[in-house]
Amino acid sequence: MSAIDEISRTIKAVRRAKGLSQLALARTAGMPQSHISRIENAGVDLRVSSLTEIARALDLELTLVPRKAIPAVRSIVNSARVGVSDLEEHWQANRPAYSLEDDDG
Amino acid sequence: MSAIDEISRTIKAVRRAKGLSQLALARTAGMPQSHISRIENAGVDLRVSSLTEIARALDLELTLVPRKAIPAVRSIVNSARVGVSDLEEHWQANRPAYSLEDDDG
DNA sequence: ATAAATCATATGATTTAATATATATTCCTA
DNA sequence: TAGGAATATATATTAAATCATATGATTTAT
Repeated sequence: MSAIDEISRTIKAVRRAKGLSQLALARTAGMPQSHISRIENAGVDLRVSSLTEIARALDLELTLVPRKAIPAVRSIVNSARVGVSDLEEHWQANRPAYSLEDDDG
Repeated sequence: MSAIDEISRTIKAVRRAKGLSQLALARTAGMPQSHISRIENAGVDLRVSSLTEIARALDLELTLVPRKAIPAVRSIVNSARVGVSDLEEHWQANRPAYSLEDDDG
């Protein structure tokens, strides 16, 4: 699975877990709903500014982490109870980390 | 400072700290040197795939972290001794996290 | 000292793909 | 089955990414 696939799946899963429509997410991220749709489904290689805005709208932060710190970071993110059922598998697995959300914003 | 500025500064600083030329980084990231130049200097809003490749080439990983986990993540990244003088300030400061590198790859 | 050669970074021109706009389709539900 | 909410798609526009080449700095030879 590509990094972009991973990101698009994360976006979709977190958005749904938060009960947001594409339109609602798009509005707070400042972009058209059509763009969210394509990002979630069409394998779009989105720009960093778009990802940043979407992440913020989902209470996530985009970060660059040294590779050797990844395991520790993953354990933190995992232990912060997730509650986004569909996504937990992503974290239980062993690939480069893409995180998700907790419910109380 | 914008997220993109932050990222471009991080890329430049980590690349230099590792003693890599733009060309060397570009080769391992699989893109032309001209692109690295523009990213570092021209405020390019690069695509996620580009950022992912550059990050990998610098032994970093792009991650999405829940906002509430950010302080813990930052402390991990900070305690993993950095050694990239120019960048430490980014982490000592309190803004959305962009991390860097340790020397032993 | 200086010119050639080499390494490093920047810039012009073009191509390609993300993003915006507008509209259509699908999916509920009353 | 009509109406609306949610998601998808067609087309246009803008900007990233590439290719080619130039400019700048540093080293080496003569």
